[in-house]
Amino acid sequence: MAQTKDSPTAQAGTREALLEAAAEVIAETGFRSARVRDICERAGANVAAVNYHFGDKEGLYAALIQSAFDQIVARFPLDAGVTRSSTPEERFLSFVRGYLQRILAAGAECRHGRIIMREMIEPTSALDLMVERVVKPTSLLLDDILKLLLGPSVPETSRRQTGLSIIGQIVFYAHCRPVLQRMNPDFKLGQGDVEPLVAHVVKFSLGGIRALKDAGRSVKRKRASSGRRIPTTRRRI
Amino acid sequence: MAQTKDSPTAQAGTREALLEAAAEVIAETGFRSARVRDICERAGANVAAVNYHFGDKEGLYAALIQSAFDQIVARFPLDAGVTRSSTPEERFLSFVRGYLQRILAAGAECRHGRIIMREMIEPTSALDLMVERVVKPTSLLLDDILKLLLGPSVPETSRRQTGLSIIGQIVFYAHCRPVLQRMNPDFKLGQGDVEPLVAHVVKFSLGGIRALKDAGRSVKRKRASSGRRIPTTRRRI
DNA sequence: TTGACATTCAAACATCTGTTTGAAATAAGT
DNA sequence: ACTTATTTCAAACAGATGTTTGAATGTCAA
Repeated sequence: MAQTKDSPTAQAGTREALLEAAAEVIAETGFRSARVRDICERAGANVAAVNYHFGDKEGLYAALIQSAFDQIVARFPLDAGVTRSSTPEERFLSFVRGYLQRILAAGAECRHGRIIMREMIEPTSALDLMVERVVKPTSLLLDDILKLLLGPSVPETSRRQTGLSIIGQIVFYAHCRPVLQRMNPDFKLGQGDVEPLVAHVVKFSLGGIRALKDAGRSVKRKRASSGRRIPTTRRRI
Repeated sequence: MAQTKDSPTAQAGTREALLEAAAEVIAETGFRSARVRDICERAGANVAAVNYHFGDKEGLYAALIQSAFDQIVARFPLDAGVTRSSTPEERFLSFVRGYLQRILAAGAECRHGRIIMREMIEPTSALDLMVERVVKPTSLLLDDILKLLLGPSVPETSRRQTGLSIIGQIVFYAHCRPVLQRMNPDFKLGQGDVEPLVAHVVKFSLGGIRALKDAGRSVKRKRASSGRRIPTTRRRI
């Protein structure tokens, strides 16, 4: 090991400094657009450092994604405070809060969240790993909660669409942040501003869930209305 | 004018062929990653064609964005079939359908939709134009509809959040298409599969809207609850 | 036809960017 | 202290990519 000087982010070890710098740069501009020179400069390391420590740029990215998964899953659990006796509504609240925090948190975790978002939009080779480690567990957890909230009368197709509606509401704040801020400059999207959003998403979604539940329960005796009305969702996809 | 040969997409004129090819390539990979050589090759034109007709790569992109706005706004209106006597629910249905069609339509319009989505996620210099021409009008139209649906008792903040919840549900299908398809390969996301999604989004959202409306109406006599409870909504529906 | 203009083309150019290299510097083991 | 392995560094390399160039080709009007 070498390390007593203070070039690479004083004391941090250039490998870790590179990971940190890469997180910043890649979160800002995306993997393809990120320049290794920028990363190395921000890490206080030489241009060759990336290739020495990670083989190539992709190796650095893979290590970063790994670390991002671990950190974000540990830092913001989606079932914080949930116990065996928690109600479905409490579980749902915890889920929404955890997810929004993952996306809007400030600092390093925020960067990781943004990187994962970018991966969802513009997939690289790391997408499969991400789907397995993060997306699938999240999706299954939400589906379990929705099973409790919707009850057995709502068909699986509707339940899945409901899951997408909820995830969609949440990730929207991350995906469209640039547009949101341009439309509404005083709209806060920081870590401390999560709770009002949580409250809204939960309230709105529970309303939607109730609508589906009621529709599912009375699905047999429907079919009497006329004219151009809102089409409902029987039918599979 | 020159044009009798059949090199550039037979009969189309290389300028238009370039725009068309650029739409395809940029929709697939994004502006930065798109290669001029690929665009020209697909258009059956020479490498220098882009610089001759549009000055540079950015000029081509600007022209493309312009054309994308015009085409998409004309092709998929957000108030199709809406008349003066339409109910708020009918207006809302038309809005959701139009927006989902914009995003999921096949063919050229789909490409334009994807390009606009990319612009929202990774802004370039064209973002300001886009916000003015597309995002703001869309946002205002939805807000008008929500005013009717929510009524005066719901505060503006909640109404805006509701708008974001609805837009979020819709654009999610475009933003996360790669992940969705990996999670669920038999999940269709083509132009013909819009109607079930429309039905779900409308039903779910109307349920959420009703929850907010009821909560707003009884807001004065609330304030009696205790502890950490779900901000639930005083059901009805 | 002829001349003026517009368009296309192959080739070269300039820059950016990931990567390699070989030497120098630093740490660790004996 | 000597040797060995690890790490850093400046410089160069190699490939990709947007752009330019100057000649060639085509088009249209007089």
